[in-house]
Amino acid sequence: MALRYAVLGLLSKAEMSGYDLTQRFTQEVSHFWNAHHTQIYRELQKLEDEGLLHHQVVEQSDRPDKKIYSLTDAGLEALLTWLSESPKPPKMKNESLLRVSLFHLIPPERAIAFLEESKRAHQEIISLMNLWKQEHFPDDHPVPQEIGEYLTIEYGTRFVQTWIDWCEFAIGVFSKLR
Amino acid sequence: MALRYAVLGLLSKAEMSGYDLTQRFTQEVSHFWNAHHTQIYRELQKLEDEGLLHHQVVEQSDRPDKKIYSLTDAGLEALLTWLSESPKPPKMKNESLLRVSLFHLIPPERAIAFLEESKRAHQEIISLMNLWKQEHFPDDHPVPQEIGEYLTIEYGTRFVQTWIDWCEFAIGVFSKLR
DNA sequence: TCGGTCATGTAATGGGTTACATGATTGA
DNA sequence: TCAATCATGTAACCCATTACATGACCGA
Repeated sequence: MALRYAVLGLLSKAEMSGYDLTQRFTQEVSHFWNAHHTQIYRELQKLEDEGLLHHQVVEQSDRPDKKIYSLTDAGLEALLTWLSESPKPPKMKNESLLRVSLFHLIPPERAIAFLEESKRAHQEIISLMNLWKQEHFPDDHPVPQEIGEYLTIEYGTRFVQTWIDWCEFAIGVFSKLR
Repeated sequence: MALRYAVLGLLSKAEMSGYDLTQRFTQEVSHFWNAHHTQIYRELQKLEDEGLLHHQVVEQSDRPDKKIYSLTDAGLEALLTWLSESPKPPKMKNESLLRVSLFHLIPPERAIAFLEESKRAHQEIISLMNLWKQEHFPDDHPVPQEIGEYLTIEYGTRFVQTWIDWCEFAIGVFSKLR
């Protein structure tokens, strides 16, 4: 039930097309949510059927026409109701940790190689996040309307840094075994 | 495709029933994977159809009979093949952060209440994790066969601590707005 | 001419959640 | 007597992924 609120939430900030939403999911909000375009188009239709959204077609000459979606009153109300619920315990699914839990089955060198590669990939991610941070919040201070972006990207960088630090720790542990 | 490897992985450590697996998913491995019992029974059947598992029925007098599953050679091979793959970028789904991204829509007091509640819940989780750590690794040093447990619980506590610290940071940011 | 971007979708399959179902034993 | 634990599952539904499909424009 959460994808619908991700969609309603993005549309509460600005009206946009399914294509635009897909871009957001793969870029700006990728540090806390993700969705495929196929899912998004389906969800938009369902939300419109339920009266939480409506759209208007924008004809374009040089590009394909597009459908711009925006919230209805019922849509905003549904979003606000959901926002007022209590926090739920998070459900973990971390495929890398699942593998690490089985690393007694492979030689230490292979475990270390896996961790080094994961660390490198996360270092690239954190560089991009820091660039984004500096562009959007150069004074490290949000205006009230952007407090959500500010806090979620802050968490994003802390999360990735925690992973990088732990990779180093884990590499150290495997190195002693070799 | 990852649930199957979670199941094969647990069964590589000890043969057990679907019920036992369910217990593991809600307890020992809950900091990196989760699954419902309905899913597990379906998956066990599928894996057995594919020849990666087999089971034997254990009759019990005072309790219901049970099916004890164990890996076949093909099952162990499939697990090892999967373990040798490269790390994939993680896919984030964090419902709490999704809400935080929209907290400009609600009053700061409500945002703070949400964060305080989430922080409290995570403090309880980390206490339990620390107890588990002290029981299993009193000297903070794993034997090679338990290196996976050692590293994943270490990550688990770091992850939860990062969340708690960030909650405090976010509460501070909202407090200045009030 | 070839790949990338813009823009929309359908269909099939697979993974996850919720509701329903059974039935014995054990402890409060 | 009532709830919890042990132990298994089916069915319906919902959510997520992958493959397939179309077609114009733009820059290398």
